[in-house]
Amino acid sequence: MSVPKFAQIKEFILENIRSGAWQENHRVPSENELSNQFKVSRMTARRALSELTDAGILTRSQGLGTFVASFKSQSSLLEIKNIADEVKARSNHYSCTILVMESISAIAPIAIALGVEVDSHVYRSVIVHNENEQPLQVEERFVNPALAKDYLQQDFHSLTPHEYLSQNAPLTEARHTVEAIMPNQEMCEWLNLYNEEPCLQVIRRTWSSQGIVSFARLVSPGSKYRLGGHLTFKK
Amino acid sequence: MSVPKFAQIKEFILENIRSGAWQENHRVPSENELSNQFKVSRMTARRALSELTDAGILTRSQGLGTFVASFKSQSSLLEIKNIADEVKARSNHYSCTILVMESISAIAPIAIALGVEVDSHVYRSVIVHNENEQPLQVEERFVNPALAKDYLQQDFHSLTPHEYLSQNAPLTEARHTVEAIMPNQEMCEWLNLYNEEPCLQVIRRTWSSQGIVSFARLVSPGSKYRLGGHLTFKK
DNA sequence: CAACTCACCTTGTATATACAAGATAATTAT
DNA sequence: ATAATTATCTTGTATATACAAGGTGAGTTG
Repeated sequence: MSVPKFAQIKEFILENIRSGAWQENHRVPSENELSNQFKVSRMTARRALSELTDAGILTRSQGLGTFVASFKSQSSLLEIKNIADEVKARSNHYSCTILVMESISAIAPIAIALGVEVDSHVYRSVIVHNENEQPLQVEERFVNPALAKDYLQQDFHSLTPHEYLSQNAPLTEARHTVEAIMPNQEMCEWLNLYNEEPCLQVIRRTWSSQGIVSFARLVSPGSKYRLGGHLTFKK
Repeated sequence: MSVPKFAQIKEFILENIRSGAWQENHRVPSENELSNQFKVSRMTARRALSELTDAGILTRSQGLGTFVASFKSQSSLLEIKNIADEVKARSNHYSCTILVMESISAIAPIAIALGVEVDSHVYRSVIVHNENEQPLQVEERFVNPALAKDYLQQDFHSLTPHEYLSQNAPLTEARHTVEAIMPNQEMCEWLNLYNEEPCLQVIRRTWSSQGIVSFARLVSPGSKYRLGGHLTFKK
């Protein structure tokens, strides 16, 4: 079978939405109507509707019917990719410089972000990620030592901290915020910025089932780095 | 039935992943094994595996089996929400000031971004979105007149441009980029910035089935606005 | 020994059937 | 006329069954 029946029905529905024939909240044919129309079983028609619902394109409610989802409910998304992969994808040379690997005493804001006691010791690393030997991003990371005992013994030239941590303590959740900031003196030196320029700062906290694993601050010059996103009606 | 069987099986699989018992690329039980283990039909076991696969948590391949997806393939996502909704969600007062509503002749970069001829006329609007009467974001938008003829006649106090456009020309695709920039003189005035400060700039292009609908530039002061994101292993 | 065939596992597609449960409209009883 | 019931539509869950098609390994054949 070249193209499965359930896929044909999905395409039929998507085409009606794309053409504008079925606007937001328009009622789409029921499972029974589709199964008669396309001469398939109800389960096959159901599969088409279910998959489009999972994709956020339709909404269903028991007893009422199936409807075209309102665009508002479709969130516009931005992806945060692994920086090493991103550089390599542009077929440029990736390298990194490890500036700091230490165990420090956690001041209040860091202790709170990591969910540990104030003044308990935590690991801290500062790494500069380079694209063709030019600094692209500074990664300052604080790590909960209870969940990654041998963090300071790692060689992060071969494996990024994020890769190491996600292998060690399976990730269950992550939160991000993105801001525009002005870098301080130290950050300017790390990034080789002679003239002050605005930077994009991503703060990322990651959880595993045992608690907060790490807290990272990723800073990139506004002129060299941007985040990209993409939203589409799935085909 | 309190909790459906397929959901119980999903939870069983997720729990094994969350606990770390099943690492990346670990092989999960086959449909037949699960159906024996849980005393359900193969179709029910299959549903659990299929839904987790659609969610990006598992990967399957015919003839081989089903495996825990590698974490790398799970993208970390940031949401861009409707600014009016966001302000109202903080239970603050939303208002907007319409600065410009005009028809202009498209210079090259704008014409290219909109996919129209250079020097053809396009619509332009500049709107300031306020939170409690303080400027929060400037929205400069260029609109393809072929796809939104009466754009200039709209009253954007009641309906945001984005809402109007997505009702008028059904949206099929959107692309974003996020950058950190330094605002120019004009932008500082619009945002009421006395001291220069870095700003977050989102560029958004939206498509409908008939072509590129609009091209928007959203600028917010770094001190007042940030983007938030959230990633989790779906329950 | 190498190459081929075949059995057996896996996932993928499709159907027919059954009953549960939510929503609505028509009917019936009060 | 209003309230309660019923019929009928919808989606949701679950099973048994059938065949297709991809991948692996064991055994057979040359």
